[in-house]
Amino acid sequence: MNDVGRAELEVLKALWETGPATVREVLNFLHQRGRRSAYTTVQTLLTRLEQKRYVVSDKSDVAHVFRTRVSRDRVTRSRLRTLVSQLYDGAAGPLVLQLVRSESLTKDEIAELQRLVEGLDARSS
Amino acid sequence: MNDVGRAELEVLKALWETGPATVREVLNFLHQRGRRSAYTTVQTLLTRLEQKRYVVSDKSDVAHVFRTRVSRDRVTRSRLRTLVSQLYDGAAGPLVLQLVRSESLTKDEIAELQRLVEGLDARSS
DNA sequence: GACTGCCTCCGACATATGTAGTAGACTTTC
DNA sequence: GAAAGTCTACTACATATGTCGGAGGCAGTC
Repeated sequence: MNDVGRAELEVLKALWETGPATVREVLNFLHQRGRRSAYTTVQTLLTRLEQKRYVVSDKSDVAHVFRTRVSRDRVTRSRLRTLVSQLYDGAAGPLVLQLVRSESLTKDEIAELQRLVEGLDARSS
Repeated sequence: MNDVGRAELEVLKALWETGPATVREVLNFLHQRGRRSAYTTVQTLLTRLEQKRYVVSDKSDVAHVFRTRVSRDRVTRSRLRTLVSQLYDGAAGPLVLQLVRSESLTKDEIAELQRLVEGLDARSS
């Protein structure tokens, strides 16, 4: 799915990074990141994410504890796929090439990329 | 900017592929692609894209002719950058790696990628 | 036991986006 | 020259998303 807005994504990221957390904890986390949302805004965002089933909450305590139901990787993959299909009609190749061309990668990433590319070569057809 | 919605992007893509076109022409193009929008919907979309300065129109003829003001590459880059910053806090590396891992590339793309990667290696530091 | 603080639940409102209908002007065609 | 077709302009409306405020409940604190 791709129905996660910018603000919602921020909240999701907070949960990925902090692990299960209450509204207040997410709020504090976001504040540290420079995001000045109101308490109830974060609450709403978490609620909506729960409706969309990206998050579940444990309501046994007074302050509900939220945690993600989807991995960062999964969401990333999904978003990427959307981007790829929107802009390149599903062909990932051009996107990869453009990324490699225009973005600066670290030494390690380049090394990793080379390993991957070699592997690809072997099994390509 | 990233304020181009899905439907708007479709229209923009149509313009990229057909070159300057009227509302009707874009509509026909989209119909061929299987998109069943109404005439006025496409019109609205084009108007909004013009307001957002992604498109300009030549109004000398009765049927205005629209053309893009931004290249596909530029928009792609911008969207990618947004994705990268949203999901990876600006680091493109992980994204590239994930893409290469999870998407299937064609032989040509792999070859191209290898060339690129070798080039990167040379100038990396 | 009234005050304060924290929490959830609801409701609300603005903007963005997708989608389309209607009115009115102009053109082409019998 | 009336009918039919084509265009733009304007308006409208639903849904999604970002952002909050207020009400009401419960728990410490003087």
